[in-house]
Amino acid sequence: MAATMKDLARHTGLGLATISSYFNGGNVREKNRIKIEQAIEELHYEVNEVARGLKTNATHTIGVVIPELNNTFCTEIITGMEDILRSRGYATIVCDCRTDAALEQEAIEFLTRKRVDGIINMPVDPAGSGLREFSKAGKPVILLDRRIQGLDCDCVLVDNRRAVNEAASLLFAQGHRNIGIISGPREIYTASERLKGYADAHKEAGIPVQESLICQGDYTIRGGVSGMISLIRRNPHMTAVIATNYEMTVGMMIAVNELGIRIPDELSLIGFDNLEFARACCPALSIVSQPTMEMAKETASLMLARLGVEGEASSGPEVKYLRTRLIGGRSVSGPLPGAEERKAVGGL
Amino acid sequence: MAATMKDLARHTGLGLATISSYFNGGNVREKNRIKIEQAIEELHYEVNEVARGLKTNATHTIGVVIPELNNTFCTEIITGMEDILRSRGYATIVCDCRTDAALEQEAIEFLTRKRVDGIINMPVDPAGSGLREFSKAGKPVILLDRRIQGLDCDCVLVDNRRAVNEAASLLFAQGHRNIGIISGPREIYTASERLKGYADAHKEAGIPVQESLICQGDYTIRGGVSGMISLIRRNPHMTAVIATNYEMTVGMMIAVNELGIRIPDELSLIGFDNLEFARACCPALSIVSQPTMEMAKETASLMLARLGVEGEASSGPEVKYLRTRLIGGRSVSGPLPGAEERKAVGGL
DNA sequence: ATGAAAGCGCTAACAA
DNA sequence: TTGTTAGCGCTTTCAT
Repeated sequence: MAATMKDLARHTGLGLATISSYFNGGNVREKNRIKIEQAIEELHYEVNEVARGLKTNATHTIGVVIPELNNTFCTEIITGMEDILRSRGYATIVCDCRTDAALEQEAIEFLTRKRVDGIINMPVDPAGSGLREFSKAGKPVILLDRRIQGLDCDCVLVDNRRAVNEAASLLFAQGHRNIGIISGPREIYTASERLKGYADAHKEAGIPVQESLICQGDYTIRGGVSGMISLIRRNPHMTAVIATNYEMTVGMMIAVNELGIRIPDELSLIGFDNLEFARACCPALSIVSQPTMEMAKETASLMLARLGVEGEASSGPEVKYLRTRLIGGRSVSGPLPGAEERKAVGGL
Repeated sequence: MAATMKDLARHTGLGLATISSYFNGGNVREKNRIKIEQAIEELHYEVNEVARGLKTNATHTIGVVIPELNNTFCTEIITGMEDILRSRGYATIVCDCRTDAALEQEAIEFLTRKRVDGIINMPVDPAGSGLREFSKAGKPVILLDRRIQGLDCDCVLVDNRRAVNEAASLLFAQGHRNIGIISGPREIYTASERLKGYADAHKEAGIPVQESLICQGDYTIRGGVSGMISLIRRNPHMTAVIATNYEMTVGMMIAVNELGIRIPDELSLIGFDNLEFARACCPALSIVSQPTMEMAKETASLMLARLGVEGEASSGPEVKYLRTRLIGGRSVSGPLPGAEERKAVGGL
């Protein structure tokens, strides 16, 4: 068995409280400090955070619930958060709920039993049922990337609507008139925002949205592949496509590769996330890049503030809105002569 | 404050032990069971795993220490492990040590204080100093992907040596004679194994290894880019390159893209990991694919066996060796003139 | 089947 | 500054 404070006390001849106060920054006589440190060394003592947590009702552990761990957007953010939180003494328990609302609910209950001090959630369930109980217990909840109607808590969001508006507007400016979009599941907040941005750009350009150019994807690679193929089949005059998350961007690239479509001559493309992937595409892909590191920082800071560790927690819920960047590659064709004369896309 | 068992006891008029036994599968009279379940509902009771952990000296938490969370190879494995472990009631605390041995040591101490029931580690420090203490306390340690000299514990490895041997042999068979390799840090187990495989293939083919064709990379994208560029500069006669992990594969693709090198006409390529990325490359990249899902399963199973949860734990340390697959794309040129010559000679 | 009570390792109030 | 002591919420004998 591991050594306990009692062992340290016995070993040094000191009282329990003295040992405890040593660990909690209290004043300890110099020679006792040395004795304690010697005992720690000899007995290989390590504080038992479980016992401490029971007593103090704080576990120094944050639960993170996300739809999919195997997703660069998520892992980039988690990497950043974990880094900051751990440097402040907080562990993170990451639960990947496989984009399943029931598993998400289960994960939240699981974290509740583990008495985590706070939860950071990129929610799958748009109702956020599980979080309400947790939040009611007075523990902080931070929503990441996606909002939940009627749940008043801190939020770190990206201006997705503007992001896709910018992407589509760029394409319009280059003379494209028939722009396809591989959209995400309608019930997911970011997906609906991104689709709104697509509509906004059309409105601003005075061009009507064509239903056939909108493909409802599912945020997976496979969905990106099949979405791209069906878009191409349905729209011979389509000259450009926007994919609205990283996985579907990969899928889109797989599809054009396997169909042998030349980019940007036959089709212009704009993807999402993962700058490195974009650079590795040939030709380099133009993408909407989300500020994952800032998201990580903002989220961790909000959490630390709510925990009273550092920074000021505002009284009401805070919503942070971050901006994306449009990063140019070589996947968008230069100014086109005119939209009407576009020839049908080859390969089919 | 959250409800406790005491609250349940008071609320039902039962004793504490009865409540406890209800939760631990003991026999409880039917009508009392109903009363308890009602009380749980009304008071929103959730077991306090912290208290339970203090008493039982088991936290149902597994620590996972990896070099980099933002790395698909790692996240694919973690996703799989977390899935299995959580379904058995185990949480995982993931610590990303940023490929830094000191941070890794810190992470292990951190997990020790948190009294995790076991540690799964893809080690950065080839000495594994931190793990020895933990292991000595009788708690299970499982090494993932990389071995540590003189640390007797379960291990889940991939036959990296054979993997790169196969890749290089394929290139030799296609007639390539000057094959470059972007290798990893020498002190990392997998990197040195992969380089050995490269040497093995040369030996088998009866071709001497040329030092200038070996580029010492660092397992990062950036390192892959610069490694590729320097390989090309130094070796005008080089006709093929193998990149030995996913990040450097991405870097390699970025480099050939930006240098405008035509694949496979000017250069044949073989990458590592991430089948989806390989398909999205143009032309599709041939790759060595590691069995991440099986690694996850084997690792989780070993851990569960050691914890006595399911399966049999063998008395001594177990080492699982898994095989890679070589997945063909279009990035390797067909038989070169030299290949036919070789075939004639070799009788193939 | 159920209840009473001890104690897991720690913190914190109080006393010395 | 240091020691004594009472819990934190749970499990687990040991009675009943």
